Order: sequence, then C-alpha cells, then structure tokens
Amino acid sequence: MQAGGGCCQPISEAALDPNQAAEGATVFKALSDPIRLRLMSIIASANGEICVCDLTGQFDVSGPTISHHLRVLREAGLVDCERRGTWVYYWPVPDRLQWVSALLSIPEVAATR
Amino acid sequence: MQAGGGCCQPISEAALDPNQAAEGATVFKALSDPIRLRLMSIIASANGEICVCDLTGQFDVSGPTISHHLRVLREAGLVDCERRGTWVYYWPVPDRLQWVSALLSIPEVAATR
DNA sequence: ATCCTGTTTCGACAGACGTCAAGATAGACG
DNA sequence: CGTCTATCTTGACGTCTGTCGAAACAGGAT
Repeated sequence: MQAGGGCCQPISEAALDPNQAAEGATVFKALSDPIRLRLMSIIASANGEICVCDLTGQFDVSGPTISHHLRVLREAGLVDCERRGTWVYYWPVPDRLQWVSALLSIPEVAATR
Repeated sequence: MQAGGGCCQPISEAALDPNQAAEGATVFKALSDPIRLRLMSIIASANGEICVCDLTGQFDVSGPTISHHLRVLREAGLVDCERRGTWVYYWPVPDRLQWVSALLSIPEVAATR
C-alpha cells in the first residue's frame, strides 16, 4: 500500500512536501480524538485482536459513536477488521503505526547536535 | 510520567487511560492539519531555529493563518519561540516529539509476536 | 420464517476548526 | 516623536466533526 510508503525520513531530517504532509495529517487526525486514541491503544495492546463488544463497554458514548470512530481508524489504515459470525474483530496494522512513529522520531545524530 | 514528560509506554504495550489519551490527542490534533504538519517538519528540520518570515512564503495562506497554526503547535508543546528585534524565531521541542514518537513505537518483542 | 443480539449506516444538530480581513502590538530607524 | 515592517490578535463566516436516536443489516437461535 504504501501511501506514504514503507520507510520514510523523519521530519527532523527533511521537511515534508505538501503531499506527504497531507497523508501524514490524515493519520494524525485519526489519532486526534481522545476516544479514538484510546480505542487505538486498546486494540494495539490487545493480544492480536479484540471484539467490538469488548470495546463499547469501556466508553461513555453510544454504540454508533464507537462504530464511527472505528471507521475513522480503519480509513486511516491504522486498524483492520473482519466479521466472524455475530461479532466483529479489530486488530492493529503495525506497519502503519511504525510509519507514523518513524516520522516523528529523532535520529541520534540530530538529537545531539 | 508526566504529561509530556520523559518516557512512556507505547500503546502497543499498554492501553492508555482517559487522561493519557486526552493529553496525547491534543498533540496529535496539533499535527492533524497538513499546513501545521508541514510547518512542524520545516521547523524540525531547520538547523536550530527559523524565522517566521522564512515560513510564510512557503504557504498559500495568509500571515495570520500561519500565525494561528504556529500558536497551536506552541500550545501543544511541540515548538517554542522568541522575539528578537523585528523577527520571531521558532524551534522544535525534541522531548515532546520523541514522546509522541515513543507512544506509537512498536517494541521488537511486540512486533514479532 | 421469525425473533433477538451485535454492529453499522443515516439524518440531524451543536460545537469546534480553518480561513481571511481588519485592527493591534513590538521593535527598528529616522 | 512618527513611520515603517514584521507579527500577532480579534471578529466573522462557512465547513467539518462528534454525538445521538432511529433505522437498516448480518447472522445465530428458536
């Protein structure tokens, strides 16, 4: 998929062009809501995958709202899901997480100069 | 662990509590706009600091809009600034960048399981 | 087939956000 | 002092976003 593709230079090494910035911004936007960030962390720290039914109970908002937030995370490429029988399971997309993390990382050379 | 401070566990290791999620979300929100993310990358990749006058020319929006975006980055703790004579200079706050990056990082143990 | 539970989509509304024009502030230079 | 340039603040406007209730959909159970 690569949208932003595989590896990348951290922003402390090279400025982003408008296209890269737009792509990165959509991912950060997906993480910019407290409920979504918490959803993301619960999914990422789950062992492999987690059922939606185990997510809704942990928040004070309605089911449709959780579903909406999950969709935003999905469209940002941060999670993926599958329906199995009655339940829907979500899991993290490590490549995507790592890509964003790398974007913000500070190489040692830069950190010490 | 302080709000921005120091070290933190990546979300792939432990789910965030609502307070941590709120704090992280504000930083991600600051990075969720293409112009702000590009501003951040220009400032982060500058050698030390950069003058506002060198930023405004690179964008198609008005001066006040750039100023507004810079304020958002500043209030998120991602950059800091100082006026020296006629010009205002901005520089990145590496600790803050590294904190967000660490939040999203995936430890090798987790990446391979 | 009919019901029931879990999940997503739809429609609507309040509040937040990005943008600009116009005015305000800070400092340099006469 | 007054004026000029660079930057920030204010106020207003249209758009986007988070939220909900209601309705639609998927699949298991009866």
